[in-house]
Amino acid sequence: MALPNGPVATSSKAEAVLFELIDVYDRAYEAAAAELSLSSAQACVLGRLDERRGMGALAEELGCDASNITQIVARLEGLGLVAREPNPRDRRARLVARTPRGDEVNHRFAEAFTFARTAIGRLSPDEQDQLTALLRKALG
Amino acid sequence: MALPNGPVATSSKAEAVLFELIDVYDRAYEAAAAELSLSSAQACVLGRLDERRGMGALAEELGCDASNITQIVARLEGLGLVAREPNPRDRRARLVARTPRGDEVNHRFAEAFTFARTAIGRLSPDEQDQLTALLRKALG
DNA sequence: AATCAATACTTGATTCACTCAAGTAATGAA
DNA sequence: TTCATTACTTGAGTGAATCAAGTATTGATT
Repeated sequence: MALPNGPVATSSKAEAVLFELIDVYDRAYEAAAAELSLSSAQACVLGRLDERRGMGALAEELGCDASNITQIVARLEGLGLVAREPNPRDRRARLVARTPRGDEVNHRFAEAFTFARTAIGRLSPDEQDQLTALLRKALG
Repeated sequence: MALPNGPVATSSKAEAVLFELIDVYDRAYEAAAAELSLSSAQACVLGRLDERRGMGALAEELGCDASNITQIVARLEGLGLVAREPNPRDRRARLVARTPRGDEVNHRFAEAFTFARTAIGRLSPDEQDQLTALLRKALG
């Protein structure tokens, strides 16, 4: 489990609750991944392959070095969850796609990671809209 | 930068905004730590030493193995930010405390990590209360 | 057509976080 | 006095992440 990101001195109740939410969310994500013997990073990459795409696109979206993606994808490939195919349009590039097993594992991960769904589900539709509006405003 | 924890398929707007918030929060935390040449884990441990305490207490609070804390504290000690003192009441145990430099770095970290403060600050006091109530309800 | 910088990705080296198993030393209860 | 427990450290191993350097291909320029 990664250590929580915070709290520094929380200066308001809202900040403290926000931190708690994030901590619980992050831990739930990691735990769901661990149920499937995946790391958070692996679950993250697997979840972004609904469509086949290049390594570079993944690195850019995830804001990390390309070599990091190379590594993570290599492990997922070793697990039989993704496949790297040559890109017919550009022989430098490779397209990554989930295998059928990868689809299944990804699906099971989505089922195992219930936290966000459950948390949101505790709110009425009206409350969900309020929360969405507040968070959007907070995000600026 | 750690890869983001999500989104799987986001099944509602609220879930998507929540994920975005968490992603931005986590990245801001890591970036603030990086400004001070700290890792997230180091900033986290440093931030939990407002009072001197034992290694075991830290490990329990942070939900990780004691040996993980040993390592992180050793690095912080190497940086001169914390000190390990013998516990006069129990010679097996050691008490960890921030040094004056550690206090200063921790203070600067709290200043550098503006995200949560800023985000909450975009809301009126009433809205902050609403958000707190909604998040508490969502947390169950 | 030939050249060459830019692009897409990989490889290798290094650091750190994290976990588990095993070890040491001190404590406290029988 | 014995011995399990506690508190922490050490060592080994994995994975994430970054950086620097390398390869192959592409595409623009001459």
